[in-house]
Amino acid sequence: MGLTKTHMFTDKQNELAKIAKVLAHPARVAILEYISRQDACICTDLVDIIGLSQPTISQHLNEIKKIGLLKGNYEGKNLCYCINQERWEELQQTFHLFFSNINRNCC
Amino acid sequence: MGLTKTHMFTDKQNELAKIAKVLAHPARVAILEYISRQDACICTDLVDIIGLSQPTISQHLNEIKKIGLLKGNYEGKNLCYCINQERWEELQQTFHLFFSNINRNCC
DNA sequence: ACATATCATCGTAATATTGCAATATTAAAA
DNA sequence: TTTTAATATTGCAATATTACGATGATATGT
Repeated sequence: MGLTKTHMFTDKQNELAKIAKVLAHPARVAILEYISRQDACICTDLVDIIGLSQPTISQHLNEIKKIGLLKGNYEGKNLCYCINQERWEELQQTFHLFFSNINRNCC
Repeated sequence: MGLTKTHMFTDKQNELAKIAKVLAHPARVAILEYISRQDACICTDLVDIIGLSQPTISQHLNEIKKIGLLKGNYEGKNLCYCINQERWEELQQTFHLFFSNINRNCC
């Protein structure tokens, strides 16, 4: 087994889970925090800032890119990444909605 | 390897990642949605509602319990679960803060 | 006491994730 | 063109996650 049965759930449930999975690693949280607080695109080595190896950082960036949170392209030799703000706000709204729907419970 | 290097990150980053990891599976999202929308404690078999086996549901519930989102105890033979509302609002705030900190970027 | 229902735990198989060394690619600089 | 710097890809080892059958524990009902 070890295979998530996505077909058993709604698109929204799978979508939220997919986004959460990207946030489910402290390195990716750290990367997002760092990039989102910059005034400009980052064209620097996250490697030094985060402290993981270059291939590892590259892979984490790729995971973040997959859910559309990063915008950017090559600016000469270096990469130029920044947050895709529209997508960022979309995800913010997704989590907001998830957490908003709660009834008064007992216990 | 395969071992997350938690010591390299801040407590807040690790905490957010830990919470996100719980939300990173559609079954757990579905379970939380279901429980949070009930008027009362659930004393029923999530097994039928979600559609996974009883041991699997039990494990997922346990993951959710670990981050304090569930409150409940045995009520006779059956379990009585509901959302821990204080914790729920705490996590809501955690995500809200994470998504609120963003600067205007370029690109 | 015994059967039944409900939930937890154990063991195990399949798959996914994490991290890095080695290597490849890409584009500027010399 | 060759070198250099930055990022991506590949391959692999270690670990984690997902799922379920079998079994165990506990409480209710007969």
